[in-house]
Amino acid sequence: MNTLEKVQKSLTQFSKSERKVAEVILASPQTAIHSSIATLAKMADVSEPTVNRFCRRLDTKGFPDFKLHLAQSLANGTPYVSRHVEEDDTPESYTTKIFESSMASLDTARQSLDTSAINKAVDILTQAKTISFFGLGASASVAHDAQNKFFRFNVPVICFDDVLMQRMSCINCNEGDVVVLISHTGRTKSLIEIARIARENGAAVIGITARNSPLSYECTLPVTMEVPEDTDMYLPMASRLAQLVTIDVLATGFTLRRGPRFRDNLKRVKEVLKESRVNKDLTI
Amino acid sequence: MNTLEKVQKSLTQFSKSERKVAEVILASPQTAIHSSIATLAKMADVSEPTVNRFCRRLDTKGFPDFKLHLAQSLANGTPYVSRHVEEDDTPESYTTKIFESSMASLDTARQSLDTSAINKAVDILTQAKTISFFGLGASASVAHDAQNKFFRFNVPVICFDDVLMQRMSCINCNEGDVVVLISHTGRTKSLIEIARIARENGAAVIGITARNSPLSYECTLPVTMEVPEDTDMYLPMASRLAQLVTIDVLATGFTLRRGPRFRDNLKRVKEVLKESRVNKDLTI
DNA sequence: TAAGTTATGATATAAAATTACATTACCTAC
DNA sequence: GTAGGTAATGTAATTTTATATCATAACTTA
Repeated sequence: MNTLEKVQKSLTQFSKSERKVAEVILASPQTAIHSSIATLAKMADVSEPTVNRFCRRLDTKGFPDFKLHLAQSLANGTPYVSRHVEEDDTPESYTTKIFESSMASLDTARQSLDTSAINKAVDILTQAKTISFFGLGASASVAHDAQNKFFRFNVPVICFDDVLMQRMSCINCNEGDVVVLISHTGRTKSLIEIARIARENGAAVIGITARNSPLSYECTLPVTMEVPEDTDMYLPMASRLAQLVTIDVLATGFTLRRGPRFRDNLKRVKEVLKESRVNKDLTI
Repeated sequence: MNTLEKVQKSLTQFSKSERKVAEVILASPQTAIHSSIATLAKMADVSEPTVNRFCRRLDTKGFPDFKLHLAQSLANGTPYVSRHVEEDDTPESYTTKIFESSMASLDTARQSLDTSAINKAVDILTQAKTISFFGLGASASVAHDAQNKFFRFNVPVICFDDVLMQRMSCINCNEGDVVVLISHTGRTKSLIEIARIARENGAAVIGITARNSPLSYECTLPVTMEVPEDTDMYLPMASRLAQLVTIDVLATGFTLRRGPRFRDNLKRVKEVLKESRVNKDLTI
């Protein structure tokens, strides 16, 4: 846990003087990390050893070590003590909280992502005759995004967000086709069925989903990750971000595998898109 | 800039002994932040004042201050010196780089986001008779995602990724309708036109786009942000993440404005979705 | 190679943090 | 209500750490 959150959370467990220290730190953490123990002690109106004891109570080796930990928890901008959106949050605060929790989720996702699976997935994708991206609900947008990316690679790409179209497409799969299934839970019935159908027809099935989920067992290659649940608002938020970045990683792996000449091609695609834009100098 | 990157980048500008210090730090930054100046000097086989001079050369006040900065740059996990994907990156390294640069972009985006615009946008959205989300290319997926979210709010939502359908929809706009246009560059001709059409028909037009872009000038309310260019791979990556999180923020603001009873409703929507899933206990 | 410049290190000093111990405040049992 | 104990806090001494000063060494350039 974030050190600043820890200070906040332990507030009740501190002694009177230690609480004074905690309050001074919470009031202005940025000042705290740039102060000496003497300065901080004076600010909290306690003695220096008290500050030191306070630091040790938070499982640090001493004051300098505590400052280091605190500095790290402040690294990503505003020090919101909690990232959970509350009823009375201001626009300012819920905006920050959502951005911060999104970043934190990406960090968690990355740590749980198995890069050897990524590598294998890139292998499979580079050899694909066609690539299909299927997802439902929030994951449908992710599939849509993947289509947009891989389409630029000049590979035949399929993307449906309709259950029946997905199924029909999988029934017509052949050896050499690759199906990428996207599902946060890995429990969506129709996707699990589709995975089996595609596999039975000789297609390689990559699943961007949860570890040990039913879907992951039905895939040729599960690319699994752990993403904190989106509990706050009952809306899928963090999960699809992690999926999108995973798509980015696969796309990047793909282009790296294809070499530099291939990337010039991508550059050209981007150049062409510019024609649909108004000129930079033109302000309408 | 990240302090560790700075150390790497300044490597050529250091003197011989200072470079020794830099190398020791780059080799194991985690060790560095937990060492005293004496330990580090010994590791680099230089004198203590040299280490101190090294720190000052990097615009810090001294060794402790330098450690603080370094600690912050290590806060988010793996200390990749550069976040730019290179030809010979391993899957491990490009995965980390992409995740890290995604997180960094979100941070930049948040800092440039004007929360008062967010608040006004929420105002407008809560009063909308219908909400339309339009984007093209990569932004189409974002619009798609927004549709998925706002649909759960039981508000009439429209989403098209077809230029003509978008245009027709805007021609039929009325007072009380809200059109949300999503474009990273804010220079996509057809969206700029649509903005004007919708506005002329009395709709409120919210633009999730770049500050001072042609599109931003055509909107009733521009919600602008600054996102680092996606230069590495010629693929849109960071931009759409920032857009998605902005949608999350708007959706959250929306639900907060509607109060707690409304959120119970969202919970019910989520419950119903569970029926399309296989049971948790079932392992297929 | 001599003069000047810059880089580096040894030593001294100052600052900071920690330890050990003393004192105070607080609680409980009688 | 007070004696005895315990936990909290502070004072002062000690140790550790960082910085400033100055001397020396290495390197440049004429």
